[in-house]
Amino acid sequence: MTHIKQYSVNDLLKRFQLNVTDSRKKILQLFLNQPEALAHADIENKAGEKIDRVTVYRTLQTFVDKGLIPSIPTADNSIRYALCKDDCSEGHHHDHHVHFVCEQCEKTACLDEVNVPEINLPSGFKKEKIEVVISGICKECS
Amino acid sequence: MTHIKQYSVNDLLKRFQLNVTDSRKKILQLFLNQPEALAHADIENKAGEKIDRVTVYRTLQTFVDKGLIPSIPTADNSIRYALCKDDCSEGHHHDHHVHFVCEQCEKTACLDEVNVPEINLPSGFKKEKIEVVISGICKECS
DNA sequence: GTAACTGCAAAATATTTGCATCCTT
DNA sequence: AAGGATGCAAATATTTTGCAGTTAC
Repeated sequence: MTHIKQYSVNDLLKRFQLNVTDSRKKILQLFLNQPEALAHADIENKAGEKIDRVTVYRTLQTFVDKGLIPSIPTADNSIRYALCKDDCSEGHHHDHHVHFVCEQCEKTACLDEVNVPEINLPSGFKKEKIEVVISGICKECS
Repeated sequence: MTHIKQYSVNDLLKRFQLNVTDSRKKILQLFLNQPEALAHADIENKAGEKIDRVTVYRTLQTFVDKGLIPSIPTADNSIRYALCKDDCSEGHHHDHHVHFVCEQCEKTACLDEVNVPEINLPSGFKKEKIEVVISGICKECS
């Protein structure tokens, strides 16, 4: 299993068939630096010099489309994004992810080390992707 | 296990300590009629005579706060709401729900009959609630 | 050089708030 | 009667779109 952080920002972008641009490098770097998931607003602010709001929207959309980062569903409307640690660059993410949302510090983390057990669906349903969102108290807050 | 649909709209509202009002009855009735989850816009339209947008926001918020309906996380920003079939009126929902989003018809259903297997978190994490969202093709579309 | 990406302005949507009025208990 | 709920108007916030200028390959 290859760890995604061993790649440079440039490599990663190329691997995902994206042109290498300043905004993309800055935004991707943010994800590499941060263990927790980022919401749109976080990205706009934290990225050193401010990146245009519209560019952030478009960049995130592109990243998600190309499979570089998954978007994490949350029950409270705020979409978050986070790199998962495993290398999924061959075009296929795992078909499931476990994310943890801390109710105290509000941080979201991708728990790559946790396995999602098999879930049996009623007949007729065909599953493609499983997202698991666990909320509770994280390691730092407990 | 008590099935939620055996209750009348009025009973349900009372059980959840909510005043019985027209808007609430109409909106709750929608959920009782529909197996699939509803997004905000659905509710505004489908409710017979249109309900004021603001009232819909406030009513949904109230329902979620009181535990009458859970909100379903989705990766694509659109929050959805759906009654789950089991009676959770004693103030405690199950700590997990399985929802299924069909990639074809876009409908979301709550799969009460599916069990979420135990998931072991790394030490230090304390779990409160598990949401599982499975996407794929539903029974009707396959 | 060409196609793709950015940034600004503006449009379109979505959500929240204040407040006067009406309804439930 | 009193507190809660509604509906309208308006304030905010969020997301999308168009387009001209710039950049990556």
